[in-house]
Amino acid sequence: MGRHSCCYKQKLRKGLWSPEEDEKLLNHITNYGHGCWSSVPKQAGLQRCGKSCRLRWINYLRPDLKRGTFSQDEENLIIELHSVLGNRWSQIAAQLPGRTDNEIKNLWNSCLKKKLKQKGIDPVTHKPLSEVENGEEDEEKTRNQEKVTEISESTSGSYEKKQSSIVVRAYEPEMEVEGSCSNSNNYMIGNYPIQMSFTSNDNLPNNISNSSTHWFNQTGIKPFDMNSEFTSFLPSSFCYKSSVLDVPSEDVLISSDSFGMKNNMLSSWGLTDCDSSIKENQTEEDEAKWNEYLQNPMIMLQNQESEGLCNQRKAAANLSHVDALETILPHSKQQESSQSYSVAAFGHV
DNA sequence: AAAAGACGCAACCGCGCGTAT
DNA sequence: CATACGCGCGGTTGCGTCTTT
Repeated sequence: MGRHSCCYKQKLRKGLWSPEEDEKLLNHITNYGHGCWSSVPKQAGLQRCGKSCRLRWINYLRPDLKRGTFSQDEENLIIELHSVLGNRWSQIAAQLPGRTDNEIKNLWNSCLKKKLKQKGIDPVTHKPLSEVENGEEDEEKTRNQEKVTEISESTSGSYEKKQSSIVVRAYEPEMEVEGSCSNSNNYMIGNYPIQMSFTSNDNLPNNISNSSTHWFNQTGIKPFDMNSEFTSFLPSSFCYKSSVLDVPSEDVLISSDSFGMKNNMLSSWGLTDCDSSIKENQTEEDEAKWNEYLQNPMIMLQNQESEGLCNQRKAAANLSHVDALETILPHSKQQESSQSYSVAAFGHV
């Protein structure tokens, strides 16, 4: 269509923002809100294009921005989310309150990529570099990237290509669910697949699908210690794909302590048939790490939620897994969106 | 101390999508 | 239905600062 850039329309300032410009923009948005961005510069008395104003506000002037260096927890979360979402910086930023997509993108390109490479992890595939260093490297990266896209956008929890299989058992006070869990792609952290499709052998009640995708990781136990021996991992978090819930992800990322899952089904995914030593080798240190992780403010999104929704969640937290999901589902049904979303829940055995 | 290179960050650019006309 | 426009996103660039030689 050949649309011309807004900056070409007239002679507009470009480059770094002066303190005076910042003040004008801040005052204007504080008093009147931004409304239509294209009209902001005129109303605020700025020789800038609306796009430039928007960017300045989002990345620098917004009052809720967190300043300063990223914490280790934040870096770990970014790596984890990148392994699932790829370069979807805005989606990653949505899980890190006070951080912008630009900031995260810069951190990734300038710092995290290198750190992963130093640990022998390919920053694109999140697999050990040794596995990617062959003639099919590029092809494999493309394949994996496509697969992530497919998984992120799919509305189904089952996938054709299954690499390996283990049995996963979930417990809940009134219910025991057992089924098979298959690695549905090539993504691994350490020696463990982080994305798996789960098929239950049992009939699950109501709206809960027998087949869904769960994204496991080892954050709760070993926060991305790529070089560590794989001895004490338990699947500590997962995402229900849209076959279970259709809710915007930013709405439903719930930490286990706010959701009250410690002793119910969501928190009780355990491995059988995979490596029984995993459970045995879990240490007090792991427990401490887990508790530390629960304190991670990055996943405590309830502070940003509306009071009503927050209370709804808190009410759900007192229910069992199934009841809690049912409590949230009516809310999700209100979201008339064709997109699929995922809900993350963090639990621990 | 000066020059060169590396690094980090802010901002720009182009594109795609959704919506209004 | 086609077109124009605004917005948001991801990739890229440019510049100031820091580190190394």
